[in-house]
Amino acid sequence: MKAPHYNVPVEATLEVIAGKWKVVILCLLKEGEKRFSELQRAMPAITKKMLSQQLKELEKDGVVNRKVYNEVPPKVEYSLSEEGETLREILNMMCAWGDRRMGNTPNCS
Amino acid sequence: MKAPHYNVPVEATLEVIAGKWKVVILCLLKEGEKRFSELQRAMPAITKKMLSQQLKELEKDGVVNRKVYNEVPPKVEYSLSEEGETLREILNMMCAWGDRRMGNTPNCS
DNA sequence: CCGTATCCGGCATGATACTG
DNA sequence: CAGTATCATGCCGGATACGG
Repeated sequence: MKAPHYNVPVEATLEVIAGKWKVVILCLLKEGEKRFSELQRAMPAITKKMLSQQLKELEKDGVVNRKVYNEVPPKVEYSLSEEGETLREILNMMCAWGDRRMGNTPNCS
Repeated sequence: MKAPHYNVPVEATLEVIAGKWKVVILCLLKEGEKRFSELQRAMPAITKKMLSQQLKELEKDGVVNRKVYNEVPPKVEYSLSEEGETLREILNMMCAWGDRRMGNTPNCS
């Protein structure tokens, strides 16, 4: 754990969401709980390793909850934590901005 | 130019702002026009090469304006473009989120 | 189904020197 | 002051195999 001094406050935000796939993952989770395999299907280009890693970091940073069901076959559900919910508006706006830029009607709830 | 198909719309947004320093740069520019050296001073860890590169990409993506004054010594000012202004609210929120997470009073206008 | 472990290559980034 | 040019390097992330 480094003790970073941020020259610009937004760096504290980036520390949490700046991973290659993190914002995409969060945008999927804001739609509701999702299983590991659901996330994979929604992001065909991501590897299991990366997905696992990014989720672990998001969990460590307190924005994502991981719920394990003791079943066979295994079942794990990911969702926004309470802290993660405070990102929802930002995620919605980022999503809407991308939609608008692509010429679509914003459809990000 | 690849013709990317985005599985999640927010990827179009990330295409523009996902560089290592881009959000930090944009957050500085939302305070007003800034010269190259001002940006450097605000981000002691960035190299000239990176700063130049990230600014060039932001300009290419249409969110930053570059204004050159024909003076000696040279003077260049960067600012949010009209399109960049549409990011302002997102930037403000990201900034405020970081402030809050650090336990500061949000101070991102 | 939901991961981890290991290896490895390429590209992003850094360091440094140079220029109009 | 505001950048390029060039070279070196490290770590990010892909591929693959294995495990509970």
